[in-house]
This record gives sequence, structure tokens and C-alpha cells, in this order.
Amino acid sequence: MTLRLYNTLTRCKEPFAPQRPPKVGIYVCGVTVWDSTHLGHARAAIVFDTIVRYLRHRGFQVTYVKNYTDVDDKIIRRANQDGVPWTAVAEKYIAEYSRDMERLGTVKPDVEPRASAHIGDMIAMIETLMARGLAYETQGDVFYAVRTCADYGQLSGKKIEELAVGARVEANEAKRDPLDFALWKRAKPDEPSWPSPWGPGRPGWHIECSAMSTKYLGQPIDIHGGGRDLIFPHHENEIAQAEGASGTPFVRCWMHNGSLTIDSEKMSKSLGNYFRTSEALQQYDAEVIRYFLLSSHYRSPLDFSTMALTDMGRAVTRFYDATGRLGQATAGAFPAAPPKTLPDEARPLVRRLQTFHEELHEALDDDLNTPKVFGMMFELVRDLNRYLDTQHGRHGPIHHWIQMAWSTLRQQCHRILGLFGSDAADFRERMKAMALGKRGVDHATVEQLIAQRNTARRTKDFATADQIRDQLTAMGVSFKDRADGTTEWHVE
RNA sequence: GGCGCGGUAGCUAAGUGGUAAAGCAUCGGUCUGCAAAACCGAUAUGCGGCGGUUCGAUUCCGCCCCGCGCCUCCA
Repeated sequence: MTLRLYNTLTRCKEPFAPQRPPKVGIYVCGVTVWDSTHLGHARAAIVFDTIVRYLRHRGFQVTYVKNYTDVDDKIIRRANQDGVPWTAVAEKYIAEYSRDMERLGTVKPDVEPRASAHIGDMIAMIETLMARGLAYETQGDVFYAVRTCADYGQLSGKKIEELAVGARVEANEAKRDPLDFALWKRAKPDEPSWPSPWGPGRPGWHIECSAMSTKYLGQPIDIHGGGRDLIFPHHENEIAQAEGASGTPFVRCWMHNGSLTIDSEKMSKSLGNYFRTSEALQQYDAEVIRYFLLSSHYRSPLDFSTMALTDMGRAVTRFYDATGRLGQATAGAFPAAPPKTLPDEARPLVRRLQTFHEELHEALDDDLNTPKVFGMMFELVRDLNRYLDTQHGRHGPIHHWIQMAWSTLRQQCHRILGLFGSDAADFRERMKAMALGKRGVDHATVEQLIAQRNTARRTKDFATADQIRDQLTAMGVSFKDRADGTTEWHVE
């Protein structure tokens, strides 16, 4: 079985074939650092994080590059509004993004280039484009002449003629053609600028990614990714620039993740319907957010709602409850094969555990089918619980084997998906603390009430016990009395 | 208007030319002094509508309806 990935350029799933295996270069368009990140950014980050993790798991030596766009109109505007240098705005939001993504458990890219540190590379590429007659300068502005690019529109499926008809392309007198886009913008007052052969100015948006991606990964790049909304014009223009400058193919496989939506509308700053990553992290466990963001296929739209996050939290809890029930193996090596004599109750579980690795690869090889993997996880959970419900489910060599197999499986999922690797008790504590915080309930108060109730139960004072139970219920606390007289509790 | 994606149980969501994974919710049961916790079980004769191809289609083809995305800064 080979890994197959959907290539936006060819519009089909293709066997993944890097230029120089086992080396893989992947470039992902990061964020423009003018404001806080929202869950849409988090989705993109987690999708590509998972791809990188899986490629590494499959034995590829991945170089992962993700840029920060720190030269941009919105950053400049914000800096001028706040009366701070544009670099301060950029630094602030780079730090925020970096922190949020770390909390979501994403691996740090190997290179995180910033546009402002690569102006020279961009100028060099623009000069090449001009030398090749693909770009022109007008009064300090430089534009890419789109009509010189025969393949323009190949990625987004657009035709130059149709674009030209569209009235929404802003007319700019300096441009020879309304379709042309800026490579270099002449400096305006109160804006940062860099010297260039065309006078002081700053780069256009698209050139940074062409310049930085080829600088760090060469050409062609194995995978270039980003959100679906970047296909046009950003990625289309990147292709025109990079291929125009080099004369060789820019990217082998283009990957795009679907948008995060709210009420079926795209989450975006301009619509104002966004949910900040930092806010989400305050209200939901990072692992639950990650699970949610991988719960539908990465190319499909994914609709955000608090209800969805709550449901996902319950699902992940179910996984950890089963893990907690199983317990950890105390010691000993992992026997390669399960014991010969299997009790009937253990058979389905053992069979599933034995085929798990293969099925995991099969699912992820198919264009990263994470929802399929989640389904598999819960079939496993059900079989585990069935086994644990039996008399046999506590002892014997098979129990030890299952514990070891479960632990191995969890490590693997943790490495590839960043999920299911937590300690079961830790996870429960995290969820509890989060829920208590949301409800403004104090941990000690709950413990105290539970102790009082248990005292009442011991003296058969059920009226008081029930009264306290109702009180706890009103606080959102639910619980389960254990056989040993202690009580475990949760917060809804 | 152009290009593209999608419509599968109450909600979310995989999937296959031969008869529908999983999660949440709901209902039933086990456990419990009781218990909305935990566990087990049940729940789509059906996969937007109408035709067609086929021994057989949710899965392929055509048309239609609906939703969404891109065409402008956007992960």
C-alpha cells in the first residue's frame, strides 16, 4: 500500500512520489501576523502537522517550512492605529501564533521564515522575472504580466479570458492589464520600505512564498499546502512567479484544507464570525480541539459549534475511560504474539489489535482519512469494554498482552495524530478542571459535599444523601459510587 | 454569471457495484439504597429527487432541486 494524496493541480488522488526520497520538502502558507489566530488557522496548522507527522512515521525525512507574512497592509494599518512600530505588531502576533500552535500540540516547523528577512531574495526573483520579460516597472511599482504566462489558471481552473471579463478586478492605472498583480510596491509615506533597483518600496504578497519556498526547498517542492481559500489568487500567482523565474515546475503536489465554518459560513476575520484559538483553548481541552479539527476529512468543510466541541469531548472521554479501566501493565516485556489459548471474550479485541497498525496505514494512506481512524478507535474501545466486562477481563497472560498492545497503539496514535496518548487520569483531571473553571465551582467544595454525602450514606440517612446529590447535580457534578465506598465524580 | 465541492440515521461523519463504520443524542438493560456516571444492547429496507446502465446502485451516467466555497485581503 502506498500513500496517496489528493493533488489540487490534477484534481485526483496520486501516489505520493517525492523528488528525492526519502527526503521530502513541504512548504505551508502560514499566517499574516496582524491579529490573533482563530480556529480556522488552527485547522490548517493541525492538518499539515498531521501530514508531516505521518510522513515522518512512514520513514520520510521531512523538511517542514511554514512562513510568517510580516510585511502587509493590515499590519501597517494596525501599527499606525496603535502608534507602535510595525515590527512590534508582527512580533506580538508571531509570539501568539507560536504559543497557540504549541498548545495545540503541533510540531514546530524546521524553518519559519519571515517575509521581512527575505526582501533580498524577493528582489532577486523579481529581477529575474523582469530580465525574462515577464514583469515590468511603472514609476517604482513592478507588476507581473499575467498574459505572458501561458498556463495561468491551471491550479484554480480559471481562464484568463473569464477573469478579464470579471468586473471585480480593481483597475489600477499603473498596470498595463487589470489582471497583472504587484511584485513590488513603491513606498508610500508612513510605510516601511526597503531599497531596490526600482527605488524604495516593499514586496507584493505573493512573491514572498515563491522566493522563500524555493530558497529553502529548491524546486520542485514536493508538497505545497495551505487553506483552500489561497488557491486563487495566491497560489496561482506563486506558480506564475516561481515557474516564470526558473522555467521549471514549481510544486509536485498541491494540498489544500477545507474551511472551518460557523453555521455553514466560512470563519473569517472579515465576516466577524471567528472564534479565537486562545479562547477555544480556555474553554476546551487542546486534545479535544485537535480531535474535533481532525474529525472530518481535511478537504471537507468543518462546521464549528460549541455543541460539536462538547460532543467531541465526550467521545474522547469515552476513549480514556476505557483506557483507565484497562489499567497499565506493571512490568515485563511485550510478547510479540498473544498467548495461544484465547478466551472467547478476548478474541475480537485481540484480532482487532493485531490488525490495527495495518488498518491505520490503510486509512491514512488514503489521503489522510482521519475520520476513518477515529471510527476504528471506537470499535476497538467497544471490544475492549466487552472484554473488560467479562470475568476473564482482569487476569492472565492475555490481559498483560492486551495492556501492552493498547499502550503501543496509543503511542503510535500519539506520534502520528497527536491524540490518545495522554494518561487517562490526567485527561480526566484536565477535563474536570476545565469544567469546574467554566462553572465557577471550587474543587474543594465538591470534595467536601461528596464526603458529607458518603457519611450520610454510611449512616443510612438517605434523605440527606439525596439532598446533597441534588445539590451537586445542580452544580453540574455527576458521580459514581465505587464498590469500595469512595466516589468518583465528573463535571458536565 | 463562470469554475469547483457537497447533499448518508435527530445532529456530526466514514464508506462500498452485491445490499450501510464510528461519535453524540434517544430508548432498553447491567450495576446501584437511589442515581442524569460507567458498561452492554437497540435504533437508516435507507444513503436529496427523477430517469438510465447493470443480474444487482447509496456507490456508475444524465437531468433537476438544495447548500457551500472561490472568482477581492483571507488558513
